[in-house]
Amino acid sequence: MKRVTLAQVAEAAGVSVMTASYTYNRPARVSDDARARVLAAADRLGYAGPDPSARSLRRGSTRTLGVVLGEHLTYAFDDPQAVRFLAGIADVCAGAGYGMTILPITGADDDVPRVRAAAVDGFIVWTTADDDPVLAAVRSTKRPAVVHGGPAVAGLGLVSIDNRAAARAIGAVAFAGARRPAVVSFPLSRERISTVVRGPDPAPVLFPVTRERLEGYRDAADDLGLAWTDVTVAVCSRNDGAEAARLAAALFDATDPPDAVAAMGDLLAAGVLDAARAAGRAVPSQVAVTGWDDAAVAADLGLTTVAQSLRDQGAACARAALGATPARSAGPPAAPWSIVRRGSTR
Amino acid sequence: MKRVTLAQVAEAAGVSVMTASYTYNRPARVSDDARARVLAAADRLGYAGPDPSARSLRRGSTRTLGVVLGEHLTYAFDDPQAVRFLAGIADVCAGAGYGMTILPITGADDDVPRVRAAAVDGFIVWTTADDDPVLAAVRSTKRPAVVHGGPAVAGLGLVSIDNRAAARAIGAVAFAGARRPAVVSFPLSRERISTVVRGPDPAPVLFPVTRERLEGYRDAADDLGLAWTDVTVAVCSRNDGAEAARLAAALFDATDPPDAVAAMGDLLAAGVLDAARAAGRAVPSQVAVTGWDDAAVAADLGLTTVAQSLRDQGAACARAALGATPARSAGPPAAPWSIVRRGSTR
DNA sequence: CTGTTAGCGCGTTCAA
DNA sequence: TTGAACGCGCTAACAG
Repeated sequence: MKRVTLAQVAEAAGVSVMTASYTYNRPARVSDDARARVLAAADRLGYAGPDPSARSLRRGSTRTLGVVLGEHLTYAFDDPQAVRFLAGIADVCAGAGYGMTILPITGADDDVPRVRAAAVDGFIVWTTADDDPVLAAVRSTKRPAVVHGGPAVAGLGLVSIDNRAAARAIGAVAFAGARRPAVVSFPLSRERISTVVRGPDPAPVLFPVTRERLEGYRDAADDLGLAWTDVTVAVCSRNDGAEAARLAAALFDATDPPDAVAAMGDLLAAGVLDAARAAGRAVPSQVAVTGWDDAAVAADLGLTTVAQSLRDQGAACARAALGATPARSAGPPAAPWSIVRRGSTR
Repeated sequence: MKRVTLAQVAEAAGVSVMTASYTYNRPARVSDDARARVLAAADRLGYAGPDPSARSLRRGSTRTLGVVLGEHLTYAFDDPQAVRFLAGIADVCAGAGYGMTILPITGADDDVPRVRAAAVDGFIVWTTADDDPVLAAVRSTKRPAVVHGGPAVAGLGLVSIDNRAAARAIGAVAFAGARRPAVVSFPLSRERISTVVRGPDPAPVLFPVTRERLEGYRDAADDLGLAWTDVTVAVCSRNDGAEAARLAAALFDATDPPDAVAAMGDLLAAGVLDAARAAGRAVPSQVAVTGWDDAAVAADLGLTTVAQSLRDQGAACARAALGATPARSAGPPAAPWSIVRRGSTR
C-alpha cells in the first residue's frame, strides 16, 4: 500500500486503464456499473485520485498560477493592499479551479532558479524595481505573465492605475492654497533609507510606482506654481504609520512647517494626522493631509485619498495570466481610480 | 520555437541528453566545456530550463507545500495572525527551496477535488471545523500534513498551543476579583451568528480552538468559584473590533454590566476597550479586559493578553510537513505561550 | 566525465 | 462505451 496507480485500480476493478481514467476525468463517458466498480476498487486500494504531476505533464498544464512577491514576505503580507490584491487573485483562481502558488523573493541567488522551476501556467508579479532580475526570469519562461503596478516589461502584461495622473490629481487637492507643501513617500531605493530631502529628481527612482507618484506630485506643484525644489519629501523605509508620524513630527517642528502633506499611503497619512494632532496643528485649516488607497482607516479618519481597488486589480491580473496569450493585446486599459474628498483637505 | 525540450538542446549542443540534464541539476558533474556548450545552445534555442511538471513526475516530488485556508480567503488574509502564520511558512519554504501553494476553500463542492488535485508534497491546514470534509481529503492523499490549531486528526500532525490551559490562565487574570465576568468569543458555529448567550456548553462547538478556549474560560470561572452559567458570552461573527465594540456596548448598557471581559482576540479586546471608554467605565478598576495573541495593538493599548508566535507556529508546521514522515512522531510538543500582564487588568 | 536504458503515471489517439 | 498503444519531458541507475 505504498503508491497506488491508476493501472492498479483498473486491474482491481477489472477494467482498462482508460475506463478508470475516464471515471475521474469524464465520469459521464463511463457506464454507471464500470464507474462504481472503479470507485470501489480505488477505495479498497486507498487510491486518492490521479497523480497531479503526471496529469500536469500529460496535459501540459498545471492549473496553477504563480504570484511573485518581492522582498520580505512579511512586508508584503503586512500591507493591507497587497493582501486585498492576493484575495482578488485567489477569487479568480478558485473560480477557475486553479491553485495559486506564492513565490517569495528573498533576495538570495536562488530566486531566479526558483521562479524558473515553479510549476505554474502563468505568473503575476507584484510591483518591483525596474532592474529586478526576476522579471527577466519570468519572461524567459514564455508563460503568460502580468506585472502589477510596474515596471512595464515588453512581453509581459501590465495592470496598474495611472499613478502619475492620480498623484497629480490628489496633489492638486492636497496642495491647493498651500505655500509649503510636503510629500511622504515610499522608499526611493532598495536600501529603504529613511530620510528627508527637498524636491528629489524622480528619474533615478527604481520603483516605478513611487517614481510615477513623485512625478505626479511634482506635476501638481507645477500646476499650482509651486517650486518642486522647495517641496519637502519625507521618505519612509516602510509603509508604516509610526515611522511616518516620527518624520512628520520633525517636519512640523521645523521653522517652516508644511501646510499640506500628500502621503503615498493611508497608513502613512494616518501617521501624519497623529503628528499634526500632537503638534497642535489643525486639519485641514493649518495643514491639509491626503492619503492613498482609500483603506478603511481613510474613512475612519476622514482622509481625502485616492481610491483604487487592489482586489479588482488582482482579479484582472489573474484573468490576464489565465488567458492563453500574453496580455499584451491592445495595450492593457489602465485600472480605474478616483479622488475621494473628505475633511482632511480644504 | 514553440516548445523546446532538453533533448533538442542536447542535440544542438552535440552532447547526450543526460549531459544536458546534469548541466542543470549537477553542474559540477559536467565539464566546463560541455556545460558552456549546453548553456549556449539553450540560450540560442530559448530553452528556459527543465519542465517543472516532468521533473516533478520523474523525481516524485513537487518541491511545493500546500496551505489550506478555510472559508473566505479575504477573512484569512484580513486576520493579522493568519498572515504572520503564512509568513512563517513562507520563510521555511523559501529556505528549503520550496514553493507554497495557497488552496482556498470556498465551501463549494469542488473544494475536495481541488485539494486532492493539488500538486504538493505536503499540506498545512489552517484551523477548521471538526467536520470539515477537507480534512479527510488531505488525509486520503497520504502525504505529510499538519493541522494548525485543530482539530486533531489521526494521521495528521498538529501544531497548536494548549488553548484550554492558556484560556484558563488568562481567565484567572481577567476574572480575578470579578463578580460578573464576561467573554467575547469567536463564532460558535459555521453560520457565524452574532449573539449574546449565558454560559454556553462548549461541547457542541465545532471549531476546536474556540471550544477549547471556552472550556478554559469556564475552568477559570470554576477555579474562582464563579458560576459559568452566569457568565455572559458575546459571540462575534468575525474577528472584528467594531462588532466587538457594538456587542460590548450592549453589555455595558445592561442592568448587570460585566466587571471583567476576556476576549479571544486582541482586536476584539480593543473593541471592548472602545466600548468601555464610551460607556465611561474605567479600565481596569471598573472593568478588566484581556485579549489574545499579543498583537501590536495589545502593546499599544496596554492590554493583558496571551502571547504566542503564529510565525513560529507557521514555521513549525512547514518543517513538519517537509519531513518525510507524517508528523505523528512522539506526539507534537505543544507550542509555547505566555501571559503578558499589562494595565488592562487588576 | 559522459552515455544508454528504462521508466515516472497519466491521457490523447485511434481502433473496436 | 471500452481498450491498446504510445509518449508527455525528464532523470535515477547503471554502465563505460
